[in-house]
Amino acid sequence: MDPGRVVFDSGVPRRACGGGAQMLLFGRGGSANSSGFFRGVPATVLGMEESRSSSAAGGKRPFFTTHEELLEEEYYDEQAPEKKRRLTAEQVQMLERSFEEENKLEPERKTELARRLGMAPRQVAVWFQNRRARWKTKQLEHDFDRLKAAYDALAADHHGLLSDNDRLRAQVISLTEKLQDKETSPSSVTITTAVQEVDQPDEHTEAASTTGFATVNDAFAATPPGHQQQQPPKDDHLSSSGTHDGGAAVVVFDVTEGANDHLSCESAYFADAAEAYERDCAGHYALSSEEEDGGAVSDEGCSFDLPDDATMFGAAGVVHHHDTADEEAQLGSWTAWFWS
DNA sequence: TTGTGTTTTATTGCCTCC
DNA sequence: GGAGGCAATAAAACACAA
Repeated sequence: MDPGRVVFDSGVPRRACGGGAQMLLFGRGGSANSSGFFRGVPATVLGMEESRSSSAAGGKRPFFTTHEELLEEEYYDEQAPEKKRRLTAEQVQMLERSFEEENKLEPERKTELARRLGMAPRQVAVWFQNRRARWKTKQLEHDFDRLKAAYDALAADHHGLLSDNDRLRAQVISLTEKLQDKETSPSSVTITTAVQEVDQPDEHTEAASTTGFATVNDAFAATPPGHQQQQPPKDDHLSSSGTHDGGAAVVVFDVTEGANDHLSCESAYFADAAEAYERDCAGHYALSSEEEDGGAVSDEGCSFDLPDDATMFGAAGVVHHHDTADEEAQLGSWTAWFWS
């Protein structure tokens, strides 16, 4: 129990009445006498006007009143238990202004504020203590709101990425199925495809993230079992492709038969994270034949520009066969996935 | 008027710093 | 060991709906 604190049977702390004047009892060794705030309070104490008027009206009373009123309240001391009184609006206003300047209270500032407001220094300190607690609570609420907004945005973004991933997976599956259908149909040309799982980038594709088109090699290296392994693009294909920005992907077809035939890549199908669209790549492809070597293999290339913002994309094309009579037939399709 | 929830003022106990 | 800060809490004051 603090010295100077009087607790009646009810356990409610009461005002100590020694001296007759209003006396509040403070803990931590600070008796009302030692604080001395209610003796010699300046006539300019804030809230006096309100105190008088409200007291006269029998309404709210501010905590501090004039010395005379304090003396008058001897009557209350004998008749009524202590009432906790609120600070006046002016006192709170000045305390708020002081808090805005600095939320910690040096002893000199505390004394000066107490003098100007007609409050006990201890009371000023308590007010600052409580004010800091309220500020901290508000700050926590603000931080919570901010973090929650950030979390919600991230969650929405994550959901969008999952949707994109699902969509791209479906495209891979669809294109793969189309490819397999084509492969099972009779053809004089075998189109080897390269398909990589979208959600399982291997170390090659990871390493390719900075170079972009090295993934073409990886894509072809990932030729499914049972397919003829394709040769990676020629060096100059890769080197001329350069970096992703403004570059072009190169897809090389492996033609096992019909070397005399002309092949054309009718279109390339792009699907990056944001959109899927077709792009005509006619005019970009370059055909070459190694028929003279007597071999049945020739490297055929089809190049196409990449979307500037593509980070992962798929490309698919249809290969046409042109015979000498200019009869055209669709021979197959190809797909490839790249990361850049 | 009354019940109830919120805010404000003040106390208590513990901790840290000098 | 004293001063001061903080968290937890008490209790009065206040706001407001029924």
